[in-house]
This record gives sequence, structure tokens and C-alpha cells, in this order.
Amino acid sequence: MQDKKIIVWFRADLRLKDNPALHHAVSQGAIIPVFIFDEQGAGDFSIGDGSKWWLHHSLAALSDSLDGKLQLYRGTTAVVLEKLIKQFDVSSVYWNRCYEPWVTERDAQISKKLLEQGIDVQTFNGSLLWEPQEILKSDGTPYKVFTAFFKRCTGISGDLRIVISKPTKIKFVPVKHATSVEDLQLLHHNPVAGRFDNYWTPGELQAHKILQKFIEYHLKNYKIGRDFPAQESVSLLSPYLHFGEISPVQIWDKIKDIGHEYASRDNVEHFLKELAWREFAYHVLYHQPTMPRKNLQHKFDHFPWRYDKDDLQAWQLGMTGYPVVDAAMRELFNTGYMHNRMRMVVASFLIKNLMINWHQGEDWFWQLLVDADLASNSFNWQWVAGSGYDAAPYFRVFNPTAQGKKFDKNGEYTRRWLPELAKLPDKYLFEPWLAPENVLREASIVLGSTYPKPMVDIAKSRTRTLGAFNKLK
DNA sequence: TGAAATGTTGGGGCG
DNA sequence: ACGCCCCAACATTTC
Repeated sequence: MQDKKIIVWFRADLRLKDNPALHHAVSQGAIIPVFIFDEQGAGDFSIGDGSKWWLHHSLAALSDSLDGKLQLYRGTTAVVLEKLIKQFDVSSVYWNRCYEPWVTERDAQISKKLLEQGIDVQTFNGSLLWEPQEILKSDGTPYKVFTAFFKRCTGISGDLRIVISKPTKIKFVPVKHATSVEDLQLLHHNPVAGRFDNYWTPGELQAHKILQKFIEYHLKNYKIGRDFPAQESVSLLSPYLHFGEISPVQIWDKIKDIGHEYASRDNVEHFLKELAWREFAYHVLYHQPTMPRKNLQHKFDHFPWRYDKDDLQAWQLGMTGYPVVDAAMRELFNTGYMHNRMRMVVASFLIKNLMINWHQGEDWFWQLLVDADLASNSFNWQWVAGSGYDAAPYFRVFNPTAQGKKFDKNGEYTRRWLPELAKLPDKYLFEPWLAPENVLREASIVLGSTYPKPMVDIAKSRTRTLGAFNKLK
């Protein structure tokens, strides 16, 4: 009997190990592995420069691991698939599910059309621990509070699927197709290309190396260490997770029973909880598809945001005059990544000191982050803004100076990204405007010239925003 | 996964 | 010895 021909449609699952769609396809016939670059329908959230950069390298890595058999296309997904199906007499299309509203909508249409044509369509869960449609409160409504969500999910954690190993042998349908990763032009006119090259190695292989390194050296101090941006105490797995170079099931499985020789229980559980926050973001996005643009708490709809292009740009480029904020924004600009605590600090500054709409920050992050993820990004911006369901209270405002003194005590992180302040003593590093003339001169700093003066008064701007908030009630 | 404002306590200086 | 004040240190409340 002739082999069944199955298209494995790669999306946010750019890996061979623990890939349900690939695994099932390989066990049932010969495959055509396909990736289609198609951003039609993404609206305001078509792929950003940072993600494009990562995707390029990630696809190159996947293509290598598939012996160059990955078929790459640029175009309308439905059209590409149908053409392939006709050309190669394909019987089945398998893929792992995605959860962005525009993607689920498109995929539902594609699935319907293919089924009507008698094509066998099978979709799988490859990207989440707990899929949103399966987790509901006893009253049938989605969760709005993390703790309850977490309790429910971990209560049924025995239901997590077993990690699937890499297919031992893959049979490919012979396909002649010349499009290479370069032809997708993901690095074409991409301003971050080159800039990010020094910091990352995308790909499945590296994802596992990084996880291993994290477990060996950093997990033991995760709970406390994760607050200090100069330390390497965080996993750095977020971009790998976003593109599916590693799955949350693989990570969860590897971490959950870690022995005491590597890390204590509270460190392990704290890390697992962070994975669960990602799940919660997907849960809320799935059930509330307007999350990327609409306040989850509607009373925020009447908030009198300022729109000031220059202020926004000063924030974007790390020229606010607050060293901790600027260091973090430069880290983002140069690497496509920002440490978690710093994300909270810069978001708080934009929203609560500059009083600029969280959408502006969301967009800038979306453009640059290599781990830009619709669910996590919009969820967390709403978290900081206070407009989310289970969000930080609105009045929680970070003070960049205090955050620096607390979490970057010896200025290692701040100096790393702000070389122009490198020679400033610790005492004034987080508030250079207080430094005496001679200290500034010693450090070769001219405020307003080599480094900006603070663009707002922290106390006054905080009061202004809190006042505006109080009027909403 | 805050920070500022306000309240309380207790030790030491001093008349 | 005692009361009073000051203020640091910590706790609580408020935004």
C-alpha cells in the first residue's frame, strides 16, 4: 500500500522533539513539513522586527534538523496548502494549535474548507500545559483570578501528556521546492539584524542547552535571584517557548521533580508558577480576545491618557534621565529582551509617570522583543496598568531610583547598558541630578548633554496620575 | 511582583 | 529619678 501523504504545518512549534502533530504524522505516513509566512489578518499585531529576526534563525535551525526538507512559503495560507494538496495528492494536514484570536479564526476556516474537501485534518495541543477551552470554573465561565486558575490546573496536573521523543526516522514526500529561509526576507530591511546577533542562538538544540544550564546553575537561587537583573538567575527561555523550540510540557516535566541537590522545593515551585502565568495569559486571551487592545476593566476606558510623541520617544530610546529606566530600555533595544523586573519598572514609568496609554508600550515591546507573545505581552501590560482582571492595584507605582538601589545595588546592570554613566559612583548612579558638580566632572558627565536631565518629577507625576485615577471611581 | 504617609515604640539626651 | 523631646526603627495605613 502506498504511504499516506501528510502535510505537517509548522507554526509556533519549531521543534522535532515533543511535537504531537509531527509525531502522529510520522507514525502514519510520509510527510511534507511546511512553514508558511502569512501575516494577513494579524492587524495591529503583525510580526515585529525582533520576532522576525528570531523566526529567521529558528526556521534555519529547523530546516537543518529536517535535512533541508522544510518547505518554506510566503503567501496566503489556504492557497499554499490547497496547491500543495493538489500537487502531491495529500490526504491529511496536521498541525499544533495556536491561540491568537486572528489565528484561531483563520485556522477554523481552513480546517472547515479542508474537511469539506475530504481532507483529514487533525490538530493537537503542542504549546500549552492546559488549553483554555478545557479549563473553566464550575459555573462554566473562564477564570479571572490567577490563584484559583493555578489551583485548578495543578490539581489535574496528572493529566499532562507524556513528553514525546524525537521521531527516529522521518519519511519525506519528495518535493522540489527552492524557497529558502532567506527568501522569506525576514532580515530584509530589518533594523535589528546584526544588532541582536551577539546575544542569542535560536533553535531547538540551544533551547535544551539553556534549560540544562538554568537547572544546573540558577534554579537553586531562582526565587530570590530572579529579582536582580544583573544576575543570570532567570531562565531566558521565553523566546524559545514562544516559537515552540521547546514546549512547556518538556520544561515542566524536567523541573517538577528536581532533586534537592539542584534546587529546593520553593525555588522549583516558584519557577513552575511563572510557567503557569504564561498559561493564564493564554487562558484570558482565549476567552477575552479583545485583551490586546481593550481594558479588561472598563472603568479604565475613560482614563485621560496624555499623548506626547517626544515623551514616548524619550522612553523608547532610553533617554528619560532615570538611569534604571534607560538601562532597561537600552537592553531591549540592543538585545530584544528585557529582564522581568525591569519590564515592570519601565511599564510603570510609561503608564504612571508619563501617563501614556499602555498600548504605546505594548506596541514598542511588540516591535522589539524576541519573545513578543500576544498573550503574555498584552496580559502583562494590562497587569501593570491595573486594567487587567487580576492585576497590580493601580496605585502601585514603582520608583526607578528606589528600584535601582534595591535591585541593582552596585549598579552592575545599569552600568552595563549605560556606559556614559559608568564612572559615576554608586551613591549617585540612580539619581545623577543630585551629584555635585565636581563628581559629575570626574565622571565626564554633563547633564543635559552626555546624559539627559530627568524628564519628569517622579513624585509630582505620580500624584498627577493617582489623581486622574481617583476621578474614575 | 511598591512607595509614601502616618502611627507607634523605645532609647538616649537633657533639664 | 522623672518627664519631656527628639528621632530612628519599625509597623500600619493609604494612595
